[in-house]
Amino acid sequence: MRIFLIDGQSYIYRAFYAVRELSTASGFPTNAIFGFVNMLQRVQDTYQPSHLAIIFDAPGKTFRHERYSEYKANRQSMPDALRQQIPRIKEVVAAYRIPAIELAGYEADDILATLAGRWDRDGAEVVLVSGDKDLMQLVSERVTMLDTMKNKIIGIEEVRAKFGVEPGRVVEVQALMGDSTDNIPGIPGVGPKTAMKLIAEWHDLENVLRHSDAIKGKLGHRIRDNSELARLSKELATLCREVPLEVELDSLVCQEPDIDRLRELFGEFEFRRLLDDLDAGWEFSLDDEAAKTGRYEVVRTADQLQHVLDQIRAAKTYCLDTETTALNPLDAELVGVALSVREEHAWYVPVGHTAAGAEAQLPRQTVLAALRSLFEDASLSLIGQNLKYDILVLAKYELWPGRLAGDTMLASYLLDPATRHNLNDLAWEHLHYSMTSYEEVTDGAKKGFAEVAVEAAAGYSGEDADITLRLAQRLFPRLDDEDMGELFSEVELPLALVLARMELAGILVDRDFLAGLSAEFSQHRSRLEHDIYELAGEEFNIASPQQLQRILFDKLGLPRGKKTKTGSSTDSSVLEGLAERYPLPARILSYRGFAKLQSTYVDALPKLMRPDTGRLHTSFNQTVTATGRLSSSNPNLQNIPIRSEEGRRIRAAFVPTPGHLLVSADYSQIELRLLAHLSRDPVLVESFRRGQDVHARTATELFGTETVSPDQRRQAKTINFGIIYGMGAHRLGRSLGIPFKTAQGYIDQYFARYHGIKGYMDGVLDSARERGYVTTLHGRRRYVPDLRSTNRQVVSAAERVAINTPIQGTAADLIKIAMVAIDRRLHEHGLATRMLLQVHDELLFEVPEQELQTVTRHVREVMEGVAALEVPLEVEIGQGRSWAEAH
DNA sequence: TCGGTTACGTAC
DNA sequence: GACGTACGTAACCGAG
Repeated sequence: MRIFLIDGQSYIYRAFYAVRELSTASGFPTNAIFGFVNMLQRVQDTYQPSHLAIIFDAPGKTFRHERYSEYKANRQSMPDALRQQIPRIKEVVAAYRIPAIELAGYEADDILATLAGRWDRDGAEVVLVSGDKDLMQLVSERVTMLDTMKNKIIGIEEVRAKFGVEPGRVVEVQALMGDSTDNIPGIPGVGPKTAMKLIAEWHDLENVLRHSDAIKGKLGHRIRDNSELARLSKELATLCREVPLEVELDSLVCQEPDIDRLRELFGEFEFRRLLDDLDAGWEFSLDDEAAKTGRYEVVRTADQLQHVLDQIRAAKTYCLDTETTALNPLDAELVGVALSVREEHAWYVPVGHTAAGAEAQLPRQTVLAALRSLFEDASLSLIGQNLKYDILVLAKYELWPGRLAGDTMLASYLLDPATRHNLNDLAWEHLHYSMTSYEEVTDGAKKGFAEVAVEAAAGYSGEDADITLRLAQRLFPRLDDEDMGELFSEVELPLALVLARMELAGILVDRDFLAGLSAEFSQHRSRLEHDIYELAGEEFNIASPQQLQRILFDKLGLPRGKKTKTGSSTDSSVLEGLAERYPLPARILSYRGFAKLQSTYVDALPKLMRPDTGRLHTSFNQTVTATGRLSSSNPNLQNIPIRSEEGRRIRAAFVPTPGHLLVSADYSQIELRLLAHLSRDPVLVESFRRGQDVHARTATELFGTETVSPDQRRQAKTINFGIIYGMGAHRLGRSLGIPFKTAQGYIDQYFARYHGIKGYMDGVLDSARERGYVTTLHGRRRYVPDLRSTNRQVVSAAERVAINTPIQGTAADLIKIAMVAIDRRLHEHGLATRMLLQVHDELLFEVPEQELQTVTRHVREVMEGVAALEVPLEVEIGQGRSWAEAH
């Protein structure tokens, strides 16, 4: 018998904060209710408990408050939006016919402690459903905790990992360390680390206090001074196990819920999906969550492996998933491979396990050879989830896949870029299937995957391959239905391979050069630091906006600028304004500049270099941005400085392999050209066709003058870019330093002269409102639900998104197409040139010196010819001994 | 201690 | 609040 006791109090809060804002049409908040119901469903579906109760706090003070008036005094009062939902949550609980237990004067925790202790002694298994670490003291052989939000089960081992002692002595540790969330004081200056060490050494609080003379220094002093505080803390932290409460176990037996009442409540809360589930009879049945019916076989012999190969060759399309030792594919060693060709079935081939069942693994070479035979067979094609990862892992063993059939992560991204694309979410979203978590298999991620028993690994990995295959069968057809089949097969999918190659190549960085830069920047900083402290009249942390505010506005009385959520802003626009009249802000700006460059680039980049090759390997993320752009991380090589003089010097550290040059090719004005194409605006189109200086032309149109001053051109340029982002007059005025009225005049004049643009934008907005999404030239979609918001501000923001996305997204489409084509051409011509980086409108190549001419020609040809538009595409190409030179 | 949030700043 | 898309760092902070 397993008794589930849900810590209702903790879930009310967690549900409230975990679920985004949600309310009924009439404005009643429902997010906590929704989160609570979902938790309840999850517990019911996953564990089908026979006995269940929910415990709540009773309103009012408890015995702890009487003992210590400061108890929980630091807590903010409950937000109104949450308070309103609590009675409704209790109504839902009643409708589920789950007993709700509370008792005046006691917290939910004490009731949980009492009941858990009682039934534990009776020999029952008790599961405390809660994320509250204060309950960890209750864990025992038969009492465990379940954190549904993290999908984590906490037993004695987990408690020991967290507190360093078995559950029975958790309160001894808490007595010393205190708990800021409950305002339990503990001993000042003693944190968890010290507390654990003391209890490990002295066993319990009283013994620590008895031997405090033996504890040296400040720590001993503090303990002696605060012994009563520690005793009080222990008392507060100790849960009361003798709450005077009679609960018959029989009353906890699960009953059928009151479906009619639930339907009423869900209807009132406008929980449409939950209503559907009710009507479909999903309540309390495993149907809500797809049953785990997959069968996964371990492949241990050559004969079995041969059978797998035969089956794959017969099926033509197969799904693959690799298991490895590391998250970063460049560090990862292969541990096993799962393969699947039909739903609910997969094979798992272990190769690098060290745990139980590892005795009978096929030799790695045999398995790799088998994979190679699949990859080299042109009649077979591959399906996966995030194939770039598997490709990078296998590249280490000199395996490179032949044909790709599809990638479920990319498919999901194209279908709706705003959703999450990891396998767990996709499985739940599209199959109602709850994936086995990585933590479950690896013992809370404590084990590496190689240490997982082979049978367990097969279950986990086979599930990945099986579910990926099931998802593929559901998602891929939808791409064709929504006119993104070509974008998927001809652009995103082949691009994944190109990106894998780029990541594998990495870029060479001159470590010594960066070290020199670091030393130089340090000098600048310390000189500025000195000046700043002098001008401020004291030393403080310049990097802390909080402290800086205090100095600038409180102490020195400088005029405040715009506000942030928490106070006055100290960002560069504010400081620039102040710098005209005061000496300190300019120094701070300068200091910040150096600090930024040093911490984010100069000192950070070398840490990520491969020590053996001196190269830096970024990750290009293909499913992150809402518009279709790539992003880059670990490190981000798409935001290496170029605009400022000092910043640009960082680019000089990016160098070619000896005998090579770096070649940079970037699209000139691509977004404005696309605006011209998409809008067919006659003036803008003509301007580009004639090869005019478009910003100068815009100035002419706006200011009505034939000759254009540099300042007029600058203003026109700002407006041109602003238009693409949907900038308003206020912001334009601010960035040009002109009055709002004048700025509004410019914008009006702009749309009068470029009437095609106005018409285009109105058209985009109309269709977006009607269809609910906008598209790029190549059919990429982005849904813009906020256009239908009732909040004007939200709608305006959505309109800017709707305007900008087709332009930014089409630019992303074009350079992606070019990348695939260039990669193909380099291979066709047997060139040794490697593509290294993409920075939205720029491609960076490492080119053997003798290939310079050829490659420049090919790159230009492909990039400029990537699409036939109303206006020409122009590409600027440079080369040099560093990225700075190549630009 | 650790992970999430905020402020800031870099790129296109 | 008021200009779109990202990512990283330091400081700060705590019902997760």
